[in-house]
Amino acid sequence: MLDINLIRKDPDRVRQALINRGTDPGPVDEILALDAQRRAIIVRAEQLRALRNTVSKQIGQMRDEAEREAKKAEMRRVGDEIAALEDELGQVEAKLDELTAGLPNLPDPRVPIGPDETHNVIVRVHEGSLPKPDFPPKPHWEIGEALGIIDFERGVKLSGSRFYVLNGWGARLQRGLIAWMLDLRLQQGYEERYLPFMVKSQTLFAAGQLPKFRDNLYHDAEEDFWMVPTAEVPLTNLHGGEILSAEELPKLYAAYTPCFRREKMSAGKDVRGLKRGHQFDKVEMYAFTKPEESDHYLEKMLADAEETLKALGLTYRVKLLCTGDLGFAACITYDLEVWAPGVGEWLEVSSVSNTGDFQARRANIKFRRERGAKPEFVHTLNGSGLALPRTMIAVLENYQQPDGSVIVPEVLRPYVGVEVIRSPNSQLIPPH
RNA sequence: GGAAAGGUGGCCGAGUGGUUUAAGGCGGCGGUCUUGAAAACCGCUGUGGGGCUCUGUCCUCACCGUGAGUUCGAAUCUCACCCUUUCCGCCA
Repeated sequence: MLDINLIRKDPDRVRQALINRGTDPGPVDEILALDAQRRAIIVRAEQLRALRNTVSKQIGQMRDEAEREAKKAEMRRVGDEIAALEDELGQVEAKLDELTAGLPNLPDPRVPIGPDETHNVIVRVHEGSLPKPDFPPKPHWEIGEALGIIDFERGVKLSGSRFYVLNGWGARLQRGLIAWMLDLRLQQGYEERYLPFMVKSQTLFAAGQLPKFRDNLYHDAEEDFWMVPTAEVPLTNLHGGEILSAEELPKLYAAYTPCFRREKMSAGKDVRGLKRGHQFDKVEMYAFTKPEESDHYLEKMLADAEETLKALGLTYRVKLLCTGDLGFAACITYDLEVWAPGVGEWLEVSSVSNTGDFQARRANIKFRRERGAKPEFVHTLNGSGLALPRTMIAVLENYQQPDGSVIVPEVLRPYVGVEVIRSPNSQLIPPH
């Protein structure tokens, strides 16, 4: 949510930001008109309320019956007028809120201006430490099916397209990755949280998913429950409605959750393999910071995500998203893409964003610099660390051997319990 | 799912229609006293919106779980919903 004061004071800046994002700046004028209308109504209603308050007090002390009844009648009319104004105010505010809530965050000045992903800027490419394969690499679905660790057919049988079952070491590899990533986050200073995977509407609104992205979410038809599309949603609301003290900032969190997405926008895209499912696992990073420190933590979070890929020896690149590709709540976003030689693609495994005070406004998260100081909105940041299926793809495709087996990355061996995956269930001995 | 009790400021807790501008206490902050501290005493104490002779120890409105309603006037009365606790049932 943008600050209404900012829209009032500098509408041109907001209009330009919307144009840069490739969205219609039209609502800005409508918002300004409604805002003026809103304040005019408030002034009138408040005057009437003040009048009623004082007269009502007098009525309580009046002796003269006739005079009392006359005042009551008068206040009844004032009350009707107030009710009419409140009604009008309600309509104006509803429309105003709807329009304001629909405005995306303002891009940071560092964000390159461009209409779509072709204008994203590659910040750097990191060469992984793995030796280059001297044989034609296979895509992960071939590797996984040949090893018997990914079962696409049974996934479809259970739930339809975009679902799969992981068998034996395949499941263990993913579980090992999750546990290892969480431990890595702990070392990097994040506190772990286990969160609800279903949340109510307000929680999604605060994170910026509702009302705009309703179509991409799963929800319960009878109750106000929505499946989380990312841990960012519950993490944003952990401190919703709270006023934090300056000393407890920054607050850094890491959480593992599954994520549920309809993928309507991507219908027909990436239907093969693990790349894009309706359900996927993710370890997420989240930060609540003072405004002046959010930039620093954006870089930290990016470095922490990169550390994951470095430790796995993988090749990746860092992209700075342009205005046209920027998410709704973000003012700046880095994407991390890992190289997967089997599919021959750079896969987005992480997205690290600073949302400034955009989510903090929606979720009403503030902090006090010192005792007695006026509460200010915090800044919030989120970053994947990392998305599991695509990390799995990268591991399978980068660690595949000519004989079809897959070497388990060294850092994961204590978590997975095996050095080489040759079949779903070989050497099924629990690690110690 | 059934029954009962309850939800008031940072916390505890009073308040069943009008000097309540939410009593009192605890905590916190400031001060007096003291060599210093404690105690005692005095003062202060939330959030949001709006206005202005526009940044002020200023004025005003709203906020007692949420939302509607009754009334000149609602923390207080009515209705619906949410949540908490306890008991019963069910269950990993």
